[in-house]
Amino acid sequence: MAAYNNKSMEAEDLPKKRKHESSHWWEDDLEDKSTIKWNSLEHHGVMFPPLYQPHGMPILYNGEHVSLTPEQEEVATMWASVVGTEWETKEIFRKNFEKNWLRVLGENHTIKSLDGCDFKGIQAHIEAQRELRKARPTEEKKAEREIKQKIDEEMGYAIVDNVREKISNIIVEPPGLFRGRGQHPKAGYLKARLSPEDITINVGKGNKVPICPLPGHAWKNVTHNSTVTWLAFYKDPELTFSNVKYVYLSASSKFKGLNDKLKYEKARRLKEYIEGIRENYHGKIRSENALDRQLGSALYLIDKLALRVGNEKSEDEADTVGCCSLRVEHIKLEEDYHITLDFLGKDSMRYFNTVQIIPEVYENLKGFISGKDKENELFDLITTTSLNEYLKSFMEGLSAKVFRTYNASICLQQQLAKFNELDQTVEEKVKFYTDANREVAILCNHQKSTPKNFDAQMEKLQDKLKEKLDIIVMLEDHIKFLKNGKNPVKTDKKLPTNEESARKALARAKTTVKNMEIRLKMKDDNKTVALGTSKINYMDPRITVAWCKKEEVPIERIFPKTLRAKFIWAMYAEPSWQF
DNA sequence: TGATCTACTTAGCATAAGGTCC
DNA sequence: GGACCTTATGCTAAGTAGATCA
Repeated sequence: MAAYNNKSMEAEDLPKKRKHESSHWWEDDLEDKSTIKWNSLEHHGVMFPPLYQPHGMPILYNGEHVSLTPEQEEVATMWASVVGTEWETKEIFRKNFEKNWLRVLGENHTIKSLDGCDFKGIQAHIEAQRELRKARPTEEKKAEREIKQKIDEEMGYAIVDNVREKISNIIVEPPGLFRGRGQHPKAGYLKARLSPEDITINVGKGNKVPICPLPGHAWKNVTHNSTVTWLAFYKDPELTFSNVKYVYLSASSKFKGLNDKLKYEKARRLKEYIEGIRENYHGKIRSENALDRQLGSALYLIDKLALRVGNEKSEDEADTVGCCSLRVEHIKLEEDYHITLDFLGKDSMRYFNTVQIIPEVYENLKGFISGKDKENELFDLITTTSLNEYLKSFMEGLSAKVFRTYNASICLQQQLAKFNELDQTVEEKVKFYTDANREVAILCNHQKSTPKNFDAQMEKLQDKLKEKLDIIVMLEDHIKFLKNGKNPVKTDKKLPTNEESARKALARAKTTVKNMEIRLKMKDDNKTVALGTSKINYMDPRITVAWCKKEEVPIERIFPKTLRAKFIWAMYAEPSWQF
């Protein structure tokens, strides 16, 4: 029945070095809620990107050569690398960069504005370097890869309670330009070069403190905090608005895997409460109390449309919203109890959806809008905290984001349950899964920009398909000839000389065409939908594993290597497993 | 009670790696 | 073995949510 067995999956997926060391943590009791995350923690700290190597290429200002100090040149090179991209013409990015650039140049510098600067010399240098890199001999590439692997082998692992675990990011972020998304007010600011003095290291009390890799420097701080899972953290000393950056173990580690499993278990627990919760918030929707009506209506939208909760944001961030921070300008009441939501959500991705809602919520929304200006909050009486508090009254640990996990997983399971046709090829089954995955991605509004050359690629595939279809017609004619001794098909292609091989060739061609058509359709359907996000974060992997076992689809067709490692705990799900 | 801090998850894009075709 | 295309991975920004502070 199962397309693969648990034993072989395990051997294949466990990172080599963990084979003897890792415990099957997922078989243990997960309900250990102790705040102590580990007893011993040892690692090699973080690495720093290589120092800047000056290239000496000058820039022009109003047509005149200007030589730069290495520090100035480094910043100029950062800008040269965005010339020609969308960043170059983005107003905020340009303005902020100019401010930072003039600061680096210092007072009384010849250069007074970004507009007069010509970076073509540096651009040409970058391009030449790129070409040179591309043209490296195979040997050199191989040697480089081996060095990288060796460093990774030495530095890229931590020992947590005697288990060797992969670290996700051991090199701290290099200096560069802050690429804030959407209309981020600080996009274009200079990210500083970090030094050990910016880094706080977390290791076990009795464990070795990592050696600082830069001579003459020292870590900012060394702590022994076993209530957290981070190995190090830092904050850009220049970018006051930037977040703290943490160094964590990789997705395949126990820390991450355990949390992931608990997340899905929590979402499964919601199943038992969902009916009561829905009943309750429908009651609130009809309440006399305005605050209750807002609470009920907001939760209705979160549940129905899988919206994010929408925390407050600071002035220093892009103006994006979620459910609780929706403003009057983001919603339009349409005919027949339809509403149109149009707003920028996380990552400034547009949420644009017209949907029919229940009359009670429609009337409520009408009431919330009435008398307000367009920039006023739609749900002005509630906060994300009060909404989450309301949710906690039903179930311990319940918060708004659990609804997204729950609804995504339920959606996948329901879609996959529709699979009932026999004798489908693996290709068709994969397409079926992808279609189910797409339903979830659309629900969660996971988008991606259309890949470059998309149209050209589609055209190419269509040409290939047409070519194959022509071959099918030709083979069919050829088979008739072989059968009846009529005129042979005129072609420069080699055709089989007997009927049996011709029939086989025809069958092969038909399969190829079928697969090509499937791939073409999938490519087009998924043009602007990001399928990965829901696969990685929202859909309980056990639903996928169970379905793959049941329908005999190799798991590698759905989960690539890294996902199989991340979801190792889910690989044991039986074909009959239900979310 | 609201603001801020902390720790973690979720997100899309760029690019490296890998595969395919000629 | 190189060009081209696809897929996987790395990078880092941007969320959520609980804790702590003023």
